[in-house]
Amino acid sequence: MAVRKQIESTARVLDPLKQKGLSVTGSRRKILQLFMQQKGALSHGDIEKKAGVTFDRVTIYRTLQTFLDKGIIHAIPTADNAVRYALCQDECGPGHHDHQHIHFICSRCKQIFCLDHFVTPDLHLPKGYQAKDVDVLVKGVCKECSAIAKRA
Amino acid sequence: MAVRKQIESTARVLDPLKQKGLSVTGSRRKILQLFMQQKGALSHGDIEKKAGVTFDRVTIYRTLQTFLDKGIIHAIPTADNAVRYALCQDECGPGHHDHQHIHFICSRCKQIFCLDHFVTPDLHLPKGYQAKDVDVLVKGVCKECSAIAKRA
DNA sequence: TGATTTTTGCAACTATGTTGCTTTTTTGTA
DNA sequence: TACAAAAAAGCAACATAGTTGCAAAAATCA
Ligand SMILES: [Mn+2]
Ligand SMILES: [Mn+2]
Ligand SMILES: [Zn+2]
Ligand SMILES: [Zn+2]
Repeated sequence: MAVRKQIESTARVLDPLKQKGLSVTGSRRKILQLFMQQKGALSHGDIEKKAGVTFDRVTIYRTLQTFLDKGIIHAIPTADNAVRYALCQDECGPGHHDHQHIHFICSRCKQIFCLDHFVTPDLHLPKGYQAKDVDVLVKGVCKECSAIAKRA
Repeated sequence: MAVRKQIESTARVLDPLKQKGLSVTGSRRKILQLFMQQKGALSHGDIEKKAGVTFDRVTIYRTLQTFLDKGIIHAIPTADNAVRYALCQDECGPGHHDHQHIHFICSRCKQIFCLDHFVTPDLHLPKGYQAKDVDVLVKGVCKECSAIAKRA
């Protein structure tokens, strides 16, 4: 049972790589795993810390770029000069990202979460401006931190 | 007439500084002026280029931080590791920013604009999440670039 | 003007990101 | 399974970005 579970879990990590036509390597497996284990989004720095000294910094940069290109992860804009990345849930593919979910930034724990809540704000742009893509960033207090605050 | 205009323009640059209780210095005047002359938002790097070798890099960092603190400029999140800054139009002050406008990122000219169009997306957050602030980033083609594309 | 406060510039440092090239690993095929 | 071709990783060297402490310079205010 435990073995079967482990096989499944391994497969779950390998699948996205093979599906996207990527060769399976140590760093790709490890980094993908980190994303899968993680509730929040990860910055390059986060990954470097979590992966330990296992991989060269350059490899992490290149892996993230590859994952972005292939539609395995998406970038989340921030105002702190540290772009975060998170797994794509939707049907993203090479050169094609389409997310309609909110990104929530907790001002207490500093984590960033993808919330699967669709939003299509009524955009009344000035004439001439053509919208292609909308990103909604919400800052506030996340579920866990709210609970902690309530208890205190 | 020309002189009067120049005095006015100088005053317009000085006003925000004095109003916020900041001492008036060369770098602050210059950087504030850059923002006022500019349609789009500016990154630290942009300012460094536009200001020439006039100021030390460190001074620019510190000036931007001061302007942020005092509510003279606001930071615009991006996915390219280069936060942009733009003047606050609203009544922002020390430790208090409140913007309700869209930020538009042109994928052609790469400029970022503050659009004075209010947006309050209907946020249906999961239970426990408390929203404090919302940032809407729209990616697309700006007015000028649309016009250029049409002509071609 | 001159003392006091604030800001700037500089140096030294850390962190972040990029590029070219060589070695190692992966993959597909014989 | 062994091998050749292709792809990725590691390394070095570099470029850019951001931080901190401190001394010199400038701004403010009396
Ligand atoms: Mn997301
Ligand atoms: Mn703005
Ligand atoms: Zn939190
Ligand atoms: Zn444009």
